[in-house]
Amino acid sequence: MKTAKSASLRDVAKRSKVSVSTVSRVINKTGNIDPETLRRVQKAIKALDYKPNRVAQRLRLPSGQRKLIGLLVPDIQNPFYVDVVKGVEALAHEKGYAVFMGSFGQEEDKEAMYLDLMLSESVDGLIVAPSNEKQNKIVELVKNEFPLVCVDRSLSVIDSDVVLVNNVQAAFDAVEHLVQRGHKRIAYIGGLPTISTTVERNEGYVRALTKHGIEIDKELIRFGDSKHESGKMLAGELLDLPKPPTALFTGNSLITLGALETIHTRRMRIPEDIAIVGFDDMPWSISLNPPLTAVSQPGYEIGKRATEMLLHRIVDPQRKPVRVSLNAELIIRKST
Amino acid sequence: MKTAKSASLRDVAKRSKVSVSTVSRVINKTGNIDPETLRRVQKAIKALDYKPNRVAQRLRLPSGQRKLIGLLVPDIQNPFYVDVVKGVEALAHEKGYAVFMGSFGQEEDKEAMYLDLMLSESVDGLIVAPSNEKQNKIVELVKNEFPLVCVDRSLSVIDSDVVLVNNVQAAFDAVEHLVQRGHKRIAYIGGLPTISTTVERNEGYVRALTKHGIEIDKELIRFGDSKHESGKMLAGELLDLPKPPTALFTGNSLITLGALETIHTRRMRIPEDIAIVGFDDMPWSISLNPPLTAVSQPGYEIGKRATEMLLHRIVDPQRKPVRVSLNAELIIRKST
DNA sequence: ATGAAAGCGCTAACAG
DNA sequence: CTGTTAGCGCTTTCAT
Repeated sequence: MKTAKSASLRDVAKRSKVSVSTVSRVINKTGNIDPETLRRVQKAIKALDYKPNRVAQRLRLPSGQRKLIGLLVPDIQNPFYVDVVKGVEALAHEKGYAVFMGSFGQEEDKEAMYLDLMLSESVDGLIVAPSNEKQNKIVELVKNEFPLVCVDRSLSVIDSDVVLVNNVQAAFDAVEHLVQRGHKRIAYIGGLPTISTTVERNEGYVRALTKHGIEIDKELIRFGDSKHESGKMLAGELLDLPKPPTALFTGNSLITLGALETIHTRRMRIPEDIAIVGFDDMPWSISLNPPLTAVSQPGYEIGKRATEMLLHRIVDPQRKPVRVSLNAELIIRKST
Repeated sequence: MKTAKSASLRDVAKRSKVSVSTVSRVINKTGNIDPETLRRVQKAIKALDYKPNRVAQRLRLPSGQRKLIGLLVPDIQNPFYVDVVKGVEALAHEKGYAVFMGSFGQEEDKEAMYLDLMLSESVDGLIVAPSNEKQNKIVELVKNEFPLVCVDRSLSVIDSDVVLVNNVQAAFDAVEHLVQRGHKRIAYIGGLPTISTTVERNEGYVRALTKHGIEIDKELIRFGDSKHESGKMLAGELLDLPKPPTALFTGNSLITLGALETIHTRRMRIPEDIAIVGFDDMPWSISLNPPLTAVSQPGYEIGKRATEMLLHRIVDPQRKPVRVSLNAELIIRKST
């Protein structure tokens, strides 16, 4: 049995003795059709198991009606982003959109590559967590009124739709909680310093310390690349300091895990020897040793809201940019 | 500034005063072109920032040359599959293929929906972790010699390319390790009973107990839906038994996490009160309370091999099906 | 209510 | 070495 090509509009038309336009009309429920014709066509569609070819459809349709959106996330390894992805897919599918996803692993060229790929796939719009202000492509797109909404991170050089979390406040809460536990030497392990979230969380960290009259020690602020390895390494550096910190504030869940790994390797006790509060709560936070105090972000909700906004913008590309800020919440467990 | 449509072949042709075919030739490096013409065309391409439209390309090109593959995984929430995804993407991109991914969350209709979507997107081939033998679509595809390789799970009704792990042996090792630690009442919490991995791991469990003369107690074997919630619930049921197990063998990382959650909620000690070994090792296994003994699967490698096989099959759709079995390894830590 | 035909952007004969 | 043209499968005027 050879690979049978799937039926086309023409096949259906032929079989039901009508023109392709008529078949197209019944598929898309556009225009009136004679009940008898309708029946015949539907029968043929069923008989041939006809499915519209989305590639041809997309080539023909104007932008905004192609029912495809692109989703670009920094790292699918990071569970926060998989929550976002799930939120996006949920709403997109509900509205009849397919989602083309790409994960660029914080690499700029891969991000650019995916951007080109999706544009070249004629998506109706894009949801992106931009890695870098230098990523001019994204800025260019929003300048040109291409439907695009940012998630998790915002653009600084231009206004765009964006949905994110109150990072400064959440970081502030986390760090203040640490000082209330009596800590004075608190370290911050951030992700890539070019990313807005890294900066904002740093800001919250600084404000909390400042409010409580604790001097900022630059030694205690470290940036990496938002991944497991860098969390592991940076935690090691910090712990090796002549005057090591007594508490850690980690910038995302991968970093937290890395830090935890070095802490456990050194057989230090949490929170007696070193306390830790992480950004991003995870399904396994509660099963960690000890259960982790963490900032919980509503990833799924973020994905849904972003999709909602994107669909609005696709309909009306000129509307004023909207900024949505959701709340992140500190969940206190046993690691502090 | 209005959304400028991106340049087409014709635009480039016009600007460089040649025909579209010539431009196409320089893009695809097919056929000879005069050096002078070449220069002009390349200049125009750069000037217009021309990027081929993949949609049009795909519509035109025959199957097997469209440089797009589909990837269908059960649950992107499960880190094992994100490793697989990364493996697939790595090799695919290296070979110039784009990947269209879908996660169907173990729901059959969503799986079918994605399958249709990808076919309708004219992919050159498919990598799938089939959820269900009843999923006739997949069987039909391989019957029709559509390039398709299974990962993680295999089809029983028909031979196909597949790359998976020696589940029976790995489960056997895990359970035998438990009996060597002195356990007699060992429970197995599996995922969806329709999935081949669930069955095979069950098989390994039974063999290990049998070898050591331990009677199989049906009470101690439970199936769920492969997700966090069901692991949590099933562990609870098991622990509520009049004669509860002293050790748990959990079928995937989500189930493990769920089980861990109920164990911790009940303030039981691991491994004193209850031992646990999980299928799938995770980045955070080492940071759990206590560090988890687990079976480690080479997800990334699985993804790479699957892609490799798919590309072969795309070239030669009739070649004999290949079955690759990789090794999973038991990593002994402190939870047993 | 239906059909004929143009065209989305591209590739590959075919002809020169 | 280069141009002309057909056609991938579909939607949408424009006729009728």
